[in-house]
Amino acid sequence: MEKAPRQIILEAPSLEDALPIVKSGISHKRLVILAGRCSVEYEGRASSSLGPGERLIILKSDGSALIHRPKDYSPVNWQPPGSLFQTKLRENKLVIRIYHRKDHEVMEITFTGFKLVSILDLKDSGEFNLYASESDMQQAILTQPSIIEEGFRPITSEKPVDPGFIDVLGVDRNNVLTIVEIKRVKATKKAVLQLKKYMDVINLDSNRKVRAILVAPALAEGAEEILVSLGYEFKTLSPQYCAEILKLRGGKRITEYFK
Amino acid sequence: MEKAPRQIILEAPSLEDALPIVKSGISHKRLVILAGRCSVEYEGRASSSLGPGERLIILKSDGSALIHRPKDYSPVNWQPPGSLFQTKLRENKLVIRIYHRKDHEVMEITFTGFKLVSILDLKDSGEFNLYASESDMQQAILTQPSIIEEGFRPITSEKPVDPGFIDVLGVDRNNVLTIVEIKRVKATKKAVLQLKKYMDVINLDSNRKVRAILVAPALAEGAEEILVSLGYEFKTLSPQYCAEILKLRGGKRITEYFK
DNA sequence: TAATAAATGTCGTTT
DNA sequence: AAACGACGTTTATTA
Repeated sequence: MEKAPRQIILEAPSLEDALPIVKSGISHKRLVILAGRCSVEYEGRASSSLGPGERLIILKSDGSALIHRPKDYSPVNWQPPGSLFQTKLRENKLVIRIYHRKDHEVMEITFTGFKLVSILDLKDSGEFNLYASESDMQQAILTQPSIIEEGFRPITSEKPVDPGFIDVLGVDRNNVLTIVEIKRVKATKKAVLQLKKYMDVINLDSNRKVRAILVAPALAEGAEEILVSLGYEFKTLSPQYCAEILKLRGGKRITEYFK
Repeated sequence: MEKAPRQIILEAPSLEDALPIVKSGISHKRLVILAGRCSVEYEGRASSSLGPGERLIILKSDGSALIHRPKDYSPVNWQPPGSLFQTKLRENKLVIRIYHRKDHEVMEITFTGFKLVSILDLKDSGEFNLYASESDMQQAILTQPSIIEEGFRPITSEKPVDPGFIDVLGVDRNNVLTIVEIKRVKATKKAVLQLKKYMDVINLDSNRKVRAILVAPALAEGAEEILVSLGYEFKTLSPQYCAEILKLRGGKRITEYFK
């Protein structure tokens, strides 16, 4: 059995010294972290050219690659998982060619010097959970429909209709059919138009009155205009509050079981 | 004058050894690169919880933060530029608190061990240029309108109308008003409906015939149906080809100047 | 600051 | 594989 390789950390190695280390790191599917002076060319869905400068490069074992400048949240260049990495010396420069066959994309990083070369093995099986998503809001409405309004009763959720899926379909206290569209952020024109698409379909199918309620933490200026002109309604509801409801419900479930 | 600090690279330092290094790196606005076992809590627009595991953490001098797992393109947790970093030991763990006041967001990374701690200064003034964007497509159509069709003449671009902006407005060889909507990726239903919005507005204003042309590298299945039913047209055009046209035009400009 | 649309968007789900 | 919508979307532009 092959012994577990130790991690490698090199400060400012020469290109010649870095080459076998990077090659080995890539071929053994380890995490490659590079910092150094480089330029980058990209050709694929779009094209880009990045002049010389010092950046941080991350090559992951799943074939994803990130090139980060010293500022900004998003990488200046990148490739999604599934890329192949090739490394070689060319004209006294170390070139990493990143090739995504499926997407027909190529990226080439040309290094003229390194500040850091590191090969690590990160073991990560930690669980990740996200709360207060749109689906959390939908769940909260289904488990406690009164947060929309007193007497609201959901019939179905994610009902498929021609243009997409109606988030929640129900009836109000007067048995009037009600379409609910949920947004986890401030609702824009787009959300209103999405709701309109569903209403158009529902109105074709039935002649009875239908209510449309847009549910979101806030409503944009231009969105309100259209909403009002269409006769739709708005209900303020934050994803955080919905997450709270689900948390409480989760705790209550056992007592309810014994009712 | 303060002397330029040298970069720091530590392999598997203790939490106690790492603390002053990380603190100093943050306060001196240098790039902080950490690899180690940690867990992450996030609270803001949403909330999330990430159990223990080994990750790569990047703290940039503009106050952006990235937490990368060993796989995937996108960070599992992050904060945009403008965040504040606080570091301290708590119950034998090193805690980095990342606080974004403007967005009311907090993220907390709790380290139980490090594999790598590095503080770097990256100098990067390289120029970045992106080609084959939607605006490149628009430029290409304006400089060489025949790529839409023979005889097409643009009148205006980015014309503001009620719902937004018409990408290109022009007339065809028969002087018929023509609306052009550009997409740099395969056009979906959404693009057709966007074009319809513009058409609805234009049709209100005038009674004369108007043509609607959707320009994109490809047309989605469902999109074609609607397009045909609305009597709109489709023209295949790739952003890469548009970038080529602009490159040629750019090279030609001098000769044209002497014509 | 708010609104609006593009993005090498990415990511997941469903057909 | 294609289509479709959510995303802690992010980012840029404009009113």
